[in-house]
Amino acid sequence: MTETLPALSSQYEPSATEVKWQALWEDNHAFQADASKGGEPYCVVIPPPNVTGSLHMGHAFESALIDTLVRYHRMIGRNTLWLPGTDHASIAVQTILERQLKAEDKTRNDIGREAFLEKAWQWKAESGGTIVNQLRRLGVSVDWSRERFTMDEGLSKAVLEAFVRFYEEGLIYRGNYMVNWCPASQSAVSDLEVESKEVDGNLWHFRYPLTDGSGYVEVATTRPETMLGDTAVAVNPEDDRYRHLIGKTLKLPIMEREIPIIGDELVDPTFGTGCVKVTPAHDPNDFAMGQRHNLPFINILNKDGTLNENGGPFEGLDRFEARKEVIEWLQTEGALVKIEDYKHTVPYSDRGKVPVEPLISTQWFVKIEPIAQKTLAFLDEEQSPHFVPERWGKVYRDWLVNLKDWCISRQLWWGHQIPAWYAVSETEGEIRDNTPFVVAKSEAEAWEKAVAQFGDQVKIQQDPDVLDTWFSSGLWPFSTLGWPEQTADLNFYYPTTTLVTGFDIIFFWVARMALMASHFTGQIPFKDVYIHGLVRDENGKKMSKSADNGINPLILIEKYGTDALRYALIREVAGAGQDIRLEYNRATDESGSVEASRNFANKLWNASRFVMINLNGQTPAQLGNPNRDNLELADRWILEKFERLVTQTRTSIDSYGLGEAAKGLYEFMWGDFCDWYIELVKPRLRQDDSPSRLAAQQTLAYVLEGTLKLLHPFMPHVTEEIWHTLTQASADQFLALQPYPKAAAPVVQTSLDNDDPWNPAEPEEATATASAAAMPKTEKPSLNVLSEPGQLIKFALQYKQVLLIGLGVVAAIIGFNVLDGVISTLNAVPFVEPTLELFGLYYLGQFIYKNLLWSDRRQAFTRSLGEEKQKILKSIRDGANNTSEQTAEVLEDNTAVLALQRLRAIKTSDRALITQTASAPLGIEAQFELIIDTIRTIRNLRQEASIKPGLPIAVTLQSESERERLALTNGQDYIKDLAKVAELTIATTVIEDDLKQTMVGVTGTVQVLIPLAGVIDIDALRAKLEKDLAKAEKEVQSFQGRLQNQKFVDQAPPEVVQGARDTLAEAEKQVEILCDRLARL
RNA sequence: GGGCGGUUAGCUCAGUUGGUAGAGCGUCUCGUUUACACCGAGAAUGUCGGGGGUUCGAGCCCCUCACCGCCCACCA
Repeated sequence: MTETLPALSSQYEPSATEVKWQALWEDNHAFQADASKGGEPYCVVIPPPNVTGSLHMGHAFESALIDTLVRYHRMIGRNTLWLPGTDHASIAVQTILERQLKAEDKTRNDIGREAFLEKAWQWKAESGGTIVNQLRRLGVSVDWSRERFTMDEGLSKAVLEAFVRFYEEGLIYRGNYMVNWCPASQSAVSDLEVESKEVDGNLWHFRYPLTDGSGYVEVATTRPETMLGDTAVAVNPEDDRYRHLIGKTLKLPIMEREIPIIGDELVDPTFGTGCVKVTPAHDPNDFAMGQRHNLPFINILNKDGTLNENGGPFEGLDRFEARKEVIEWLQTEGALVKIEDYKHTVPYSDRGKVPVEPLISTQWFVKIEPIAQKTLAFLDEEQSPHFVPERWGKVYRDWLVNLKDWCISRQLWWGHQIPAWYAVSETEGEIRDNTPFVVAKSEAEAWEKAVAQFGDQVKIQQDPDVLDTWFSSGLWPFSTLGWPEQTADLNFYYPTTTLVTGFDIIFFWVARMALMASHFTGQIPFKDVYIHGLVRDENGKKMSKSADNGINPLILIEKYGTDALRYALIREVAGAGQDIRLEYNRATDESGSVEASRNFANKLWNASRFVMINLNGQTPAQLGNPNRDNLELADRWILEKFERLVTQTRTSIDSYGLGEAAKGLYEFMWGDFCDWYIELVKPRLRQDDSPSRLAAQQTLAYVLEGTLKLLHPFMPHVTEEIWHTLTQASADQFLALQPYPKAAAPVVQTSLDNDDPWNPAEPEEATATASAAAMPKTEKPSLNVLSEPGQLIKFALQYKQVLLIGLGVVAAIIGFNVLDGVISTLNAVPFVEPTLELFGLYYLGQFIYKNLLWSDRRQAFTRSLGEEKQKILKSIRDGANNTSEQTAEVLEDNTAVLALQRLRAIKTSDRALITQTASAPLGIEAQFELIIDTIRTIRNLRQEASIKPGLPIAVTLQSESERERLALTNGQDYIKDLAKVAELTIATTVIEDDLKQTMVGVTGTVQVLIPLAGVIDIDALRAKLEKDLAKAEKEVQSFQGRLQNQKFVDQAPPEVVQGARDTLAEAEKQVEILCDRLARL
């Protein structure tokens, strides 16, 4: 190992490293899934990007989220498949190709369908790889062997199957209805592909004369040109102003057509004039009215948005030109009454970016209602799918409830051609609205069907239209796995586990997949749907092509590395579903947040270099797990922290808290591991071979490797690179395939297998009889405590308390004949919580809480317990020195007594009881916190006093609390090392000759004193002390106020009250110290 | 017109079942200690959008108002 180190530069260079691992993963088929291996499946299908697309920040964000989830689940042992692919994006591709043709002054009709499609496929072959290769650059752990395209053979087969089955079940029909017509792409579009935009328009008021010459009716419209197609005027039948006119007729200006006045509820008498012109062929409302009243439907538009022969004098004009002309005409005729400014919404085509025209045409539709019923049933009865965040479930539901039939035909060529063949020979060789047709999976099959119906002279022609792209996308989760065949993949990986996507396509895609799948597979195709937010630009704006405010992920990848970009994006995610904002400077292409993540990757890199330099060329495996016997306080601390980190990380990811998990890892790596542990361990690493050095090496190696694993799903490349160097793994082994750390795993190599006192993650089981026998175990974590004789005595006392209490328990138990319940109960009780010294009482509380709280034995038991308590307290007092007297007082005083008197409170009070018991040593983390705070206080004081950072000084730490002194003693080497202290004194009280020559600070109830050689700045010191004092006093005030409130003491949970007491005591102590100091200045 | 999200330190945002307000970036002061200057040490910074209410206690729960943003909707 050492020999490989010179190769490790002091700065991590992402570009080469990332590409290297991407290639190695792919070449070694590291992410190839295999259904036959069994296990618990974890499957995600990629939301297929458009083949036309190129990578944008949304892809980067989404892929980062998915890849993190996927890598995590792979590492925790699930049989994982992430299936990649692309979508044929019918309109987008068609638009691109038609633009190309236009450049050559051609239309698609000029070259014909076949040539057009040939061009399309060629284009796909040339450009379709762009997005896919850019996804590779993100390091996505997809199974490339299963890559799919919505128009490839298998998926096209699925589309045929789905269409034919729908049709045969009566769920697809062809009909003449009003659809949204996009004049730009000259195709129908679905409701979803229409977005309404608010525009400043006008409301034109016209007068239509009554045929009988008795007057006029005034109507208002935002679209004057449609009047050419008017076939009625409607009024509300309840409207007294116009009721009498119903049944009369009007003469439509320009067209000179006679049209009726009808009565319809839909008309709002309060709006406009209360009279509505009705254009059944060009407005959805009017369409409905037209049907209700049997009005003629006059279509005035051609497919390109110009007026047809029904436009009278305006035939051939564009719809907007015609509008002007109509207005002018009416004005000249005197029919125009007024023009109002009017803000209203206009439907725009999503793709074509032009206003859509409601138009009647013959299209294919999916009958949604019966399918939606099934999908809704899954949601309502099985809560499937489960949305994260849950609020999207409601959005999804509302949409399903209000669905209208889905227009699936598009007048385009690129896509799945509709598998319907018309018997054109029946209608003079043309496809007309009434031409009979057959639906089949192939032309041959269609031919057979047609012949059966129309004889062998029949001529058939396939419907020229293609299907909405979302029809095939809707089949994606199962068509990609082999459906309609019952393949091994489909059987094993379906339904998929999680779908990760943006809220903007819940309707387009998520809901349609759910509809299709509930119909065809009888299941919802994914268990969870994780809806992420948008990546917004540096100003919080939505990134869009039109605003040209996109941030190119590839630029940031180039600059900072993929891992950095991914980490930056994920770290920003709070909870789930919230939009994130990406810092970005367009002038320099720099991003603060990505830079911060790059720095983190570099920090990880350098920490790893440091560790590797100090391992004597050994791998973690060669060093072995940390040997508990030789662990020092710092080792135990970092191992304890690491264990907690493992649990935290797993818990967070399991609940989709990726941002939280990423932040936790960042804090641990940078804060705990680098800033503290590595610094603390440096002196030990400089020693010659020693158990202490080995323990440090083992701990470093163990924690580093573990952290690399934890981080891998978030930063796959840099962790893979470091891991290989660290473990000397061969090139065909991957961190990506290593097991994820588990909190419960025995991490320490030890001769005493059963007790890892510093490992809090594993509660041990014990029997009733073991309860007393377990006692000596608690000595383990306290061994260092026992090094002082005074401590030994205290320990013996504690032992006595525990024993007595334990006996009390047993007596009570036997006395009340509940022994039968005991053994099983105690089995479930964790026995080795290392910080528990008074665990006799603790388990008594637990026992009562768990078993007697609701039973009728309780009252009698309580009574007896009260007696026992008195005995115990007495015996403690009898055998006590000062300290345990204090203990007894404390017990008597509040919590313990409360606990015993009020059964309900017992469980929550036990922690308070423990903190209150001054003789109990602090747990490892508490000790460490005190040490860290003390170091910080010394550093602060040094800076305040302008002591040169490198200058060794003398420091006295004073505390009246024995356990604090103990912790400080345990950490004295650390304090000396990290605060540059040459002489450290830990004392109960201080005698000072010259107090004016001393810098003073307080942390907890520890007083930190630095005697100075020269004269110190009294004013500066006074200012500092006063500031500290003010803070402490404010705290005292706040907590005193709280504790004086009887209701707080009575009603707040005991642990909260106790916490307040502890804080108050500490703050009071601080005030005392600080006042004393100030008085002496 | 319905529905949803947001409003916390100069900026970007956390804040777990109500229990003494946090992080990163930026700012200021120190620092070439042999992993890292893409670094280390220290410091400063908040009427938690306004107003009510519930509670011993509210950034968190309820009501209300304001502003920002999104989604849905057939008022011509």
